Amino acid sequence: MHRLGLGGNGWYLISCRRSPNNLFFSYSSLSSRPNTSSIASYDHLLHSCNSLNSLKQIHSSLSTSGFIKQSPHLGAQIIIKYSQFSDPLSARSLFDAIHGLNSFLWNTMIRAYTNAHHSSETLQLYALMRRTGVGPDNYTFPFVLKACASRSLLFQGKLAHGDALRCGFESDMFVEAALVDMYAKCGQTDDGRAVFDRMTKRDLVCWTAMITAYEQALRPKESLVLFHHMQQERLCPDSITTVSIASAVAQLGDAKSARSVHAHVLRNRFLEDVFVTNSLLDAYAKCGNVDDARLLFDQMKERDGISWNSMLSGYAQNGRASEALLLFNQMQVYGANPNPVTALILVSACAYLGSLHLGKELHSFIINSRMAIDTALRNAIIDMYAKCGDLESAVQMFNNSSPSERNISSWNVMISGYGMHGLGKEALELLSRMQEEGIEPNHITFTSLLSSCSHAGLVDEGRKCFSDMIKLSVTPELKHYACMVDMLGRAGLLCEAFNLIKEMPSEPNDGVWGALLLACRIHGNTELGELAAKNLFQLEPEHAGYYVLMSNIYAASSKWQEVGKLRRDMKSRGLRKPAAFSVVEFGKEVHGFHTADQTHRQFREVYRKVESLVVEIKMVGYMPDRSCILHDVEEEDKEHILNYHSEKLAVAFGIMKIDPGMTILVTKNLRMCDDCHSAFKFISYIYHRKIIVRDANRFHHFQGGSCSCKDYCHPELKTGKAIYKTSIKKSDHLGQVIAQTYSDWGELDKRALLLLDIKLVGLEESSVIPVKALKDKGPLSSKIGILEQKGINLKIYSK
DNA sequence: ATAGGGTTAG
Repeated sequence: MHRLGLGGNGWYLISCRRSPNNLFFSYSSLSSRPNTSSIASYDHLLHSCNSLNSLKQIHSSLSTSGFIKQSPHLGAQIIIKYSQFSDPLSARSLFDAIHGLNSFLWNTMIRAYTNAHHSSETLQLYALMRRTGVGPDNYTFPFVLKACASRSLLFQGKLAHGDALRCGFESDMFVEAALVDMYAKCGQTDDGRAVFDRMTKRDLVCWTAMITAYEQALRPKESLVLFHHMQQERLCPDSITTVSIASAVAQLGDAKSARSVHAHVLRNRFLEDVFVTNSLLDAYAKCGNVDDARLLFDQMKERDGISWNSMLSGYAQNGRASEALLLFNQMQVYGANPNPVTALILVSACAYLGSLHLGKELHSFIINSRMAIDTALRNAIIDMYAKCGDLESAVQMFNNSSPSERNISSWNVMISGYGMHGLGKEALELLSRMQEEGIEPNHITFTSLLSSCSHAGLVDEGRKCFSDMIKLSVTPELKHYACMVDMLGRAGLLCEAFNLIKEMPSEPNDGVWGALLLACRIHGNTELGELAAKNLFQLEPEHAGYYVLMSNIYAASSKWQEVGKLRRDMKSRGLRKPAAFSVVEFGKEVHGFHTADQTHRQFREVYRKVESLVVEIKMVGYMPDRSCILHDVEEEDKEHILNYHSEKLAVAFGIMKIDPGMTILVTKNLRMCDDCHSAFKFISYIYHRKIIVRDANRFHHFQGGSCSCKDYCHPELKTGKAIYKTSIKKSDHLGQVIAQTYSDWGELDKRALLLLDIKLVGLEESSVIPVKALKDKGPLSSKIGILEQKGINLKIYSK
């Protein structure tokens, strides 16, 4: 019930809390002759006004009645109200109508702009205030400085600093605190510190501003030093200080500090403050202490979207992507709303897991829940598809986005997607396309491009890329050198790779030497390998992988003494080769296998399948490659060990279970071994299956007897020679000639396949004649035509 | 009558 009562020569209001319509009615009946008691009533009215609409009604009623001109006090109240409702425009129209502005009114209007994040208007009004000759006071500067801070307007901030000094506020604590924050937010942490050090009196806010400044400047140690210093001054950190210090601890990654912040939180009963618990949660997760993070998460009285996202990303960042996905299920049960950040975290987790099934499910979830897909999320989805082996979907999604929806990361993600699938040419094409769209490649673009060239064996293109990069004044970093060494090394240009290392402007790191060591392993260069290994053992003495690589090099040339020495070295350091592990997706199930794994439910069947597979592929020329076995054991035992490599078990399981026609997708934690690589080519050929293996380095698409990596990391000639030696009878003269022709043309892949085919088709010398015609240079397609006329099955070449 | 410090995501 709202009533307007009239009493004496003024009026008064009884209850005006709820209905704006009733209020409007009330104002229209106000007397047009203002006096003190009516002003008091307006005051009361304003105080209880709770919507922008009713405020506007009060405003218009006051304007028509001419109150405002006579009472700047009322005007200020309305400006403050507008400021609370984030409507500085209306505030300004009122402000302009007021005569006789005092500094209080100016401050109020400036505050309205600052609170609404209209920083340039704040500054314009401040300039106007100075021109008008009204002196800014100790309240003015904090507002102005805050506006500068929020937009990193250092120049304007410095001007205001000078004004504040001239006006004599050099030791006003509020002004100084605002200055500290302004300098910090403009990236001038040390200037902020200088102001902080000159202060004669500091309260909690000042300390917190400085602590936050260091944290935001990624200088967490200094944050912690100040935090302890502050406590010595007997100031007790409040929840805001605690949030900052927890973030600093998160950056530092020190679990002990995280626990002491936790203790502090418990002592001060901050557990109910969701800001505090969120940042503590994040700190635990960033310290690698996911389980403690989860304990805290479970104890939290209140959880918001950030809590869920922090916990999810905690799992994802600590390599526990599957737990992140589990928690996501719970999140939906709890009825918490996933936002685009949630989706981003989970999509990346799927990419990490390499689970196409889960990735696709998430993608449809995102679409079905009508979540806004911004550029960052779209990039993550593209990346997920590429990393889960579905490059087609990645490309489709990329091409379906408009230029305005793409940023530099979109291009980088797509380039590295092509690269990891061995499509170097396509990656290079994207470079030109992005430049046409006016996006300049950055250091990440070139890392992806160089690694694409490396995977695809595009040495000349890679060299050009490296020099283009310098021309575009992107400075080559260690990672770029590592890519170059990798590329040159894999191509067998070990000298050039080594020379590049010698020419490097800075000291080579483990990435660079590691690339060289790998190249030495591929090309069997013991000497250079030893040099690389020597450096690696110094740089990363605890990294088992380098010892393994070096012993592989020794083993390949039967230097068993050296192998033994390295293995003893590893043992004395307590290093173990990381256990190989491969997973294969079967419908909604994921099946994992270790080397010689006997824990899988159906391991006996899987073993039988592997054994029969090996027999079958041996018939068409597969030769077990024992060189990748470290141990100095009998050759037959080596072959036995080879058969139960984790990836072979996973593929065998896939062949057994997954419908023909479906791709078998295997993910392995380490690089796949040469022997498995060769075996899968044969398996893909005789079973007509597409097998994709994602290893620690890249994707291998096996189809029709060859691999998309073009055997770049697994020298093809080995396999080719093996087939040649074992499978070709003298009568297959034509086949040999064609094979030689392919060799001459540099089509080693096709040569190997042809040799395979000769065996399978049972080709006879008499069936073919135009041998010389074939050897003449000319388009390959016409040669294939000739063979096809002769009824020779060559469909695998004409894809 | 008015003021300064806060968490997640390559």
